[in-house]
Amino acid sequence: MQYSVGVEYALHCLVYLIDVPSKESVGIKDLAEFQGLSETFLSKVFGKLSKAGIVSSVSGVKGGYRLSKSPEDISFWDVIEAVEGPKPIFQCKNIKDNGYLYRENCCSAPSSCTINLVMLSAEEKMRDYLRSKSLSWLNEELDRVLPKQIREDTQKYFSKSNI
Amino acid sequence: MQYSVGVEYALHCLVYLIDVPSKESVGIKDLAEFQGLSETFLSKVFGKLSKAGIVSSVSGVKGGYRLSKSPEDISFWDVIEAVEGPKPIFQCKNIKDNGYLYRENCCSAPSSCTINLVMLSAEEKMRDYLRSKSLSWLNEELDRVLPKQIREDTQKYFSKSNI
DNA sequence: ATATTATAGACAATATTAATCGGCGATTAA
DNA sequence: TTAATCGCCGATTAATATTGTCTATAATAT
Repeated sequence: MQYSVGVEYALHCLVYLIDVPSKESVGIKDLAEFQGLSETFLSKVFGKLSKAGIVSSVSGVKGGYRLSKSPEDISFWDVIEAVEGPKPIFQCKNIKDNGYLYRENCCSAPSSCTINLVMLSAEEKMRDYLRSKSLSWLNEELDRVLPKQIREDTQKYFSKSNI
Repeated sequence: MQYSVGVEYALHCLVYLIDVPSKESVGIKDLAEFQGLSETFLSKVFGKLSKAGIVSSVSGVKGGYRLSKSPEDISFWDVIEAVEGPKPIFQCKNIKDNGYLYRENCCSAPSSCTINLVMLSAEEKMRDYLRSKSLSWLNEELDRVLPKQIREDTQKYFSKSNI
């Protein structure tokens, strides 16, 4: 049980979009090449991000993607939900309602599954944390953690195409 | 991205083992039949629970499974980890280290991925909650939530084979 | 002994994930 | 206005994971 790599791709790519001037954009090709990822697959991921309103696209020559709102307002959870969809982690097929006893007297009111409620609450704890971390927070963290040189070179890489 | 149904099967089945006297056991066949589940698949799930020390098995005629420790000491997370394995739900392939800049000058120290650290912390929030809910808590909750009649009938169902 | 049960592993069907391919329309630059 | 570049979308494939089944084996109560 794991999130798809799409989530990982998305988060890493979005980092590179944070400091891109709002008039510019970065193409899928650049993002894929820079990180050694599949271009076509990455474009699918960005389709989802676009649909979720996290990025906006610029089509045509010199087109690409840019953030469609402030990095302050984009949380880890926003990104994950955009890529993975809203489905809960725990699947509840209401097993108890298929149970022998219920099959016999089928008129009992279908109560909500206690086990599922626990799982939903647990997942909510995780989401709350992910909602509390934004892209701008991540950007600052990376400034703190990564060598200055690398950060600058990276920014340069993605702006060079739009000199 | 979802936990396998095995997790759901396990949790629901374990509920039925809570009140089983420590000298008795419940067979896979009964558990599967009662809930309308695949018997062979359920036996795989119980293999994992057994390996994880959550249940212990009694083989041979009139054999089956019973809890191998107090329901107080079995948490939701214990069960999930037993069935799903210990792998984190976010896959980190250290994309950043495959990046263009790193490919060029490969001698930079491989730092840990900040994105991954966030994901691990988030997951930990979920686990903490799941660790705080035990089978005995669940049992009390079910007593509170489900009709008394259903609970009694259920207990009767699983004890009848060992009169 | 025999029937019943867990255990283990090989196998198979299905679903999901990851990725590719090809065609479309939009945009820009020449 | 034409050619090249790009995002967009749908179909297709390949690889992997999930959800089972089937068989053989070992343990055990009757």
